[in-house]
Amino acid sequence: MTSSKTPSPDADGVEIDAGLEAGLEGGRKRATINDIARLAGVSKKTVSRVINQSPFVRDETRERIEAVIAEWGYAPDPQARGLAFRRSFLIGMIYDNPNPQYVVNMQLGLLDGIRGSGFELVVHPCDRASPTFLQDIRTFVERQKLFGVVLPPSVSEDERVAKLLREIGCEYIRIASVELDKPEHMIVGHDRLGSEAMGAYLVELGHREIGFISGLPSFRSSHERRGGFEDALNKAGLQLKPDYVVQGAYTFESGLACGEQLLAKTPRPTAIFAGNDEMAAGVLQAARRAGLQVPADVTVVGFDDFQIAQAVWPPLTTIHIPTREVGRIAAEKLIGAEAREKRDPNNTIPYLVVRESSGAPPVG
Amino acid sequence: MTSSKTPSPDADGVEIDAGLEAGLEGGRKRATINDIARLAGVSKKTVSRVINQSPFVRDETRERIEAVIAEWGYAPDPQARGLAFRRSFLIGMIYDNPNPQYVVNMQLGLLDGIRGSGFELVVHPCDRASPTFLQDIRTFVERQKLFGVVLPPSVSEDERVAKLLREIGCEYIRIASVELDKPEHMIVGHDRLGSEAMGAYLVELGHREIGFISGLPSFRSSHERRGGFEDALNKAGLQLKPDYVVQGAYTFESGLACGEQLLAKTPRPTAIFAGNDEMAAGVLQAARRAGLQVPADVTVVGFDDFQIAQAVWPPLTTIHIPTREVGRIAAEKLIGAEAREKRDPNNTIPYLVVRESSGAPPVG
DNA sequence: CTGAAAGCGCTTACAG
DNA sequence: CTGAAAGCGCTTACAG
Repeated sequence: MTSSKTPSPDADGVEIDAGLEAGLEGGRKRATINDIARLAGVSKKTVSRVINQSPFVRDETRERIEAVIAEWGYAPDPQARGLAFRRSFLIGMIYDNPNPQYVVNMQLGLLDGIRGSGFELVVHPCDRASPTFLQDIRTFVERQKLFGVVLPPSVSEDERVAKLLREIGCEYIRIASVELDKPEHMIVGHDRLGSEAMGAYLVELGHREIGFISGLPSFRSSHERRGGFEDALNKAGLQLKPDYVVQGAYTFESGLACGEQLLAKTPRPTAIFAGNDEMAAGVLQAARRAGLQVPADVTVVGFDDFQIAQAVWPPLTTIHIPTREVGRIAAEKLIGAEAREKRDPNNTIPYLVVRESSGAPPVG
Repeated sequence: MTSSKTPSPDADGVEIDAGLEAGLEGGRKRATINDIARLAGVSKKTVSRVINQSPFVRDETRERIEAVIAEWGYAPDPQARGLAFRRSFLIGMIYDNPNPQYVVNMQLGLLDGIRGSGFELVVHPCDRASPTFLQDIRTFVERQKLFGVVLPPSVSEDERVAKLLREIGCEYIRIASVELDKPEHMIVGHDRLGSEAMGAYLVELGHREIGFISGLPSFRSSHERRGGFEDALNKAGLQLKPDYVVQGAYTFESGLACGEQLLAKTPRPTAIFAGNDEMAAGVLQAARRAGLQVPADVTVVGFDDFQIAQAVWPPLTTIHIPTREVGRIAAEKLIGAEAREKRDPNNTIPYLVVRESSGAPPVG
């Protein structure tokens, strides 16, 4: 079975050089480091130095070699290089985030960050509840000799994973709402600031009785989003009323249930801030079932600014998270390309997007 | 820069064997084919035969080697194997599907299919409109020496890609709604059958004036879904009225616009079949704006059964596509593991899911 | 600043 | 059925 998938043998290696030029013209064979060395009149070690940007090459030699490399469109074989380096040119994305939009955006961002670098992205969903959770990650990383991995939430928040990665000597970047690790291992999302901006916006609109639906407690972002909201209230001289905070699960269904619960309270909140868009969409539904108009009777806002925020009616006022941007920055940091371009350091910070689901509280 | 990422040199290779046992006990070094060969008292070539399931090994020898492999938890280094094979153990997913839910489900399916096989999944989004589209794919496949690639729609429908892959000798599986290629290169989704089931369902409910919103014409599925609907009408002795077919773009916005267009017709359709859930959600919004109740005044149905189908109100009657299952089958076929288990050959066929957005046409 | 030798962990081609 | 030699395309360690 496997042998049927095995490529048939090439021509005898002894004759490879003789056939190279014709072969390349025909688009058949790719040049190797040996070809480049011979063509440039140097040893392969020197070519290797150029590839790896060693400073110990005379400028003139370097230029000559670079010219040959460009002429032949040579690129080193990542497999051979990896074997010699004892480390592959693969970076892993290990994730358990339940939101497809988040996952896809994050992948696009990581790909943005490694574009043109010769690295590739290998995806690895995981399940923290699985009995083989840590062993699976270990096997994945060790077997592929991954260059490094990126961990988005919530697996990024698992200290066991960070510890394992440190033990086996695998580079890693954790993406989380707070600084959980040394700066070189972190990209911080600052969910708290986003949430504070939303709180301030609602207060400014005139809302005082505001319901809050928190996310899954196993996600650090749940606490940060709630904390930021509380910060905003406090800055305005207001208090967060525990009675108006209910526990959701980041799902549409939980938003619906929590929304019904909050809308039944007396006095009824004039605004509901859900910890993500999915739950806010559920609240919209709860409001509709209760015969309430949004935003005339009640303001409903979310967090994330994923596709659903614009698909529901009315479109949701929410906090935009620059997921793709965060991914790009994480990948660049991982492969050490962060200084390739100067970037605005603030571009990982979430910001408010006002749409039609929010307004002033009803009068009287 | 690169050199700072380079692992520091190991101990002298000459002494590797001497330190192996102690090293493994401490969890430091992984066994290599040389270790297994020595431990089993055979040559590494024979170990290689066992790894590659060659029939030319005496049973007793094989068992002895397998025991040593199991004892030491040995797994061949994919990088070294790939270098020798001139082919990696990576499979690529090359995609341009705009739906995150589809992409994630497909990835999960592909991962299901390669689990335990030693293969890994490398993701590669692409843009058919890019001037470097084909060149990018070629570079990706050749540089990584991919074992093979899976192509979901709509890039699966691009003959240039299939041709390129054939030319460079890369295995591929195309996932599409119809048989576009030789059976060994195809997984067929049968969108037409799903659509026909929906058409039959609507007719049975008593609908006669049914509006249809087609998807992007660049997606083959758009035509299949429309064709299946027409098939159903014809089987019931009805005709598809061109006037009731409008062109959408698989997005929420296009569903909203097309929905408004259809609902303004006289007589007003009693049901609207949108080519995907996203557009159906847009139709729901159009109905709301027009002051119509769903399903009392108009039935609205979709296709795909992605998350949004259950997030809107009322939840959508739709056609469920087994995306993950299709992905698993595609991956197994690619790596030649399709016979690992007997599967129901029908499990790639879409089926009807009835929810609250459909009902009989209004009386009178 | 540059190179010849040995090695990374596997497989192919060739013998026996 | 089994093995010794050479090779995949790179890099490291050591000289010079």
